[in-house]
Amino acid sequence: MTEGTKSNKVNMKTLAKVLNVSIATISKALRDSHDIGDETKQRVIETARLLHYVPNPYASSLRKRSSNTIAIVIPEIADSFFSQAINGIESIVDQEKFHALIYLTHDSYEREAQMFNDLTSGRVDGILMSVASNTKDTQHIQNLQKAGVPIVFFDRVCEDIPAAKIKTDDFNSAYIATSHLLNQGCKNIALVTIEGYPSILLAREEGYKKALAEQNIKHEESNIITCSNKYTQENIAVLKDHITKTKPDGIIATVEHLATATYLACEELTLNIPQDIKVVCFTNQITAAILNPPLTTILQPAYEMGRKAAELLFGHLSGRFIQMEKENIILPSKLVVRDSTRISD
Amino acid sequence: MTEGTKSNKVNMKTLAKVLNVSIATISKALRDSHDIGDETKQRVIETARLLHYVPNPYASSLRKRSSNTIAIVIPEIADSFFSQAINGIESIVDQEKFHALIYLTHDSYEREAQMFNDLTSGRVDGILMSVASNTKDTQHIQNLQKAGVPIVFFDRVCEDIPAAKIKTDDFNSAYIATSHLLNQGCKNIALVTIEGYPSILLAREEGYKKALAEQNIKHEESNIITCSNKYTQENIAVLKDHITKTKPDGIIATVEHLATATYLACEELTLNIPQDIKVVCFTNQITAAILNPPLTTILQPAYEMGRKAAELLFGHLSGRFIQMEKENIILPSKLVVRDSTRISD
DNA sequence: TTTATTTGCTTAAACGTTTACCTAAATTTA
DNA sequence: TAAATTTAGGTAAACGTTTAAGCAAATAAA
Repeated sequence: MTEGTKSNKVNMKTLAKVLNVSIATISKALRDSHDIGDETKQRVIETARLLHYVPNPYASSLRKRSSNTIAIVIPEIADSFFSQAINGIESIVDQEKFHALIYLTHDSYEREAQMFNDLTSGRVDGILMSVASNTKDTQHIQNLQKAGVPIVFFDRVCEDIPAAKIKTDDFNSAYIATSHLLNQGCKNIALVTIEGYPSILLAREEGYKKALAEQNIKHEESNIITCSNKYTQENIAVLKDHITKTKPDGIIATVEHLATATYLACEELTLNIPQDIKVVCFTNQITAAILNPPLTTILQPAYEMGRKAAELLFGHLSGRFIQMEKENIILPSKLVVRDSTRISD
Repeated sequence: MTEGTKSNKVNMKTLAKVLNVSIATISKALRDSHDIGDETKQRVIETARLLHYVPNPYASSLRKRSSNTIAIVIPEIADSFFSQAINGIESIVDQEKFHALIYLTHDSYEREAQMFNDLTSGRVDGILMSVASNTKDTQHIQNLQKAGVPIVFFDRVCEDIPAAKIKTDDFNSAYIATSHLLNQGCKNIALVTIEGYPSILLAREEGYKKALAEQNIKHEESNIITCSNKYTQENIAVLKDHITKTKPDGIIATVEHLATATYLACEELTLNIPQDIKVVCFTNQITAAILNPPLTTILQPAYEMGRKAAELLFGHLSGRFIQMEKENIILPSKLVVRDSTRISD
């Protein structure tokens, strides 16, 4: 609607008429082609500036069969990790003068598959993604790859797909977190994870088990608490129930949105952190330091992961990194110790 | 690069050839035109499905002169308010089968103006935006409006531009927050704001002043603390300096990212919240309830604001809401009282 | 029955770029 | 000086849709 004054749009035709040259000359001059003389180039550029010419991206994309646009496909956005990762991605997208379409799967395979179907249109030149936690069938992703759209996974990667991957050392950081709890005196550590079990959570679980095994603590399957991947009150109930039954003295929350649930569950059970129970969480929440008590976290290099993923993608788009599937980059997370795992005196 | 197997792309031409009809028939059948018989329509739809036909958005956008894409222009993304607002926007964008391009101004006027220049290309059919805090000259926005691109402001609106606006009741909620602090016994309340002074912060300041005036407390200009709009350590120093000098017994932080700085400043000065100083912050941080102490907040209806803004925009795009500039919607924020403003016994 | 209308489809132009190919003049090379 | 090459542009097709205009056959109205 309101088409209004769209008629006076200045395009290459306008410029060509004004300068009395062909449209081809305009196009070539603006792309700095060797076909065009310096003087003509200057006149074209100057006139374009004067008339506020802005190229039509859709005509350009149609003709060039490339869009200068990428897709960011992530489970959710109200999550510090993904927000920070987007910042990293955006820093490169901006630099490359590309554009970024945002797609939220809400951690649903169905939505993810549907989005990928849309993306077979050639809408984007590449994709940066973190897969939904319940994505088992990866046909939609492979189809797009076959169609020639490069995909870079970050954080929640698909291990079985040959593509560039940016991960953090999930196994190792869970191992470190668990060892830390053990060293702080915990004997009975629960691992809070979410349904759907993406591969990174499996890695975290393995790291947790390794640390237990090393200190000769038998792993009980009942110590794995499975919550919903949604931010919901129900998780608090699940946690309270589990904590009441298995009485852990340490908890590792493997995903960000379970930090609040864990704290609230402990509070409602009048358990004191860290005296009664010690807590560490995989989170990039900026408020971790001012929580009650300050939360020991596994801090992931979210910004850097986003940046690196984008760098790889653009490297590939510009001809470097021919063998994308060989790129498997692991950026280290770090344990930031705070009061929630302090030994009480 | 890697053009690869893009050759076997199926387009309308392919379908036309397979079905032995014209391209126009394909196009019209897929758009459910009355021109085409039911039987033919079914055959077209069936074949399109079978051959996995996906329309080329760029050809379509070029021809239709509309893109089914909107732009979300916001200062930053690692901010709970904007993250939640994007969720709200996305819920509508998804429903309307549109696409959303994300643009982060990093709260810089220069970047914002540059982005708007790009958007004069017709890349998007509409814009949802929160202006950068240092945007004084709004020529770039007006230019785009003149070019026929509808803009809906949310949260950080441009008061002087005739456009749809979704706000929260900044004046009133600051008034309520201030009154709350006064009722809790504060006598000397500082207002923490940021440089650049967007209009919503002015409104918050006015609400603050009104509450003071009502209780006959003289407003001191020195009680306004101006921080940077960046997330930086420096803000903590500024706060500490100010708190040391003016010794406030209450603080209102007007923007989300100052909550952490405020808490840390108090901690470093070994001031007890709420005993020595009470704190309330405009924030949607989900962790507010588990901070030390739990933070009293002005909770903004971020998701709803995003949703409403998108609804208005799509209403306009589909012909409703002809007079967008008349739309000025105010959604209420609410004061969520927690321990950071509790009267100590 | 004749005329008007509807139905179902086709033709072809248009959207605004980009680019392969052509051409004429200017310059260089032999 | 003649031939080859370079320079500086122009012509026109192509990208994949959408849609105005047209048209023949079928149906309805007179």
